[in-house]
Amino acid sequence: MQTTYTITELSREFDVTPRAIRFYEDQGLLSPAREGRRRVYSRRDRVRLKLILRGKRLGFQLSETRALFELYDSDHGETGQMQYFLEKIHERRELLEQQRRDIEAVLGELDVAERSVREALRVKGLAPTPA
Amino acid sequence: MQTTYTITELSREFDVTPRAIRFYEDQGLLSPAREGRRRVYSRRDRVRLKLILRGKRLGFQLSETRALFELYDSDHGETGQMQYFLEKIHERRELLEQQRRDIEAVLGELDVAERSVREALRVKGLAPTPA
DNA sequence: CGGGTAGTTTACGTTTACGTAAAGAGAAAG
DNA sequence: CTTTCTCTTTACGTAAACGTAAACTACCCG
Repeated sequence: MQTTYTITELSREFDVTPRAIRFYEDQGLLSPAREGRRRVYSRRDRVRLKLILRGKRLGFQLSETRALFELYDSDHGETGQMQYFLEKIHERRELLEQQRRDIEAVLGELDVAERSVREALRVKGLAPTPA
Repeated sequence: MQTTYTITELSREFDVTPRAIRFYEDQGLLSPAREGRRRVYSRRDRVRLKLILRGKRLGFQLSETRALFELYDSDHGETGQMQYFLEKIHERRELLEQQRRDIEAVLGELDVAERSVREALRVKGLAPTPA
């Protein structure tokens, strides 16, 4: 199992530019080791990159993702920190559930639209219905 | 049932600034009627605004939402148009389903994180577990 | 008639998330 | 040694989605 990665390996695997990856580092989301000047990414870095990209797909700003990372890394012994973390989790959960409802709604509408278009095509006698 | 709306009514109902609503018009997403210089929004405009905002929550760019509107409005008799529409629907569906998977994953992780934090708090004897 | 309250246009400013170009370092290949 | 990659830093540029300020209009209130 591979244990370190170069920037181009990661950029190819996740289909992002090296520029983007360096930018995430600039913003404090990644902190790869160095071999001389070259960046060397660990498996932890790779996981983080995956999380960053998933966050992006869900509309998280980089600063939000960074904040979540910091919470994860922060002192888990501090009761105050944990309460704060629970609040953040709660907020995120509500946003995501709203988003899920939005998705269900749009998928439903796409169904309706698709059916109506297919019906229209069928009526035209072109009948490519089972596609 | 109300049949027309002012810009401030809509901005309050959907919690967006009038500036944003005018911007959507600039970008060709809304085309309210006018009474003199004043904008008068119909129920159709209101529905569109709702769709715009839902699109935003899902990470659609305004230009993408506009493109979908144009498809909806376009000549439904044109077979080519309909095929194109079906393709767009398919693309959108795949993106949305990816997004749904992302959401499920994050919600699952939030569950794990929340449980572990609650457990940590319980162990500390502070036991606010049933919150 | 002097204010408020909404609304309008015009235009420049701002943030986020990179793109892109320039210039150089280091290692391998011919 | 020169070429060729890959990677690096530095820095300016850019698109999207508004924010914000200025200056104006129109109407209602007392």
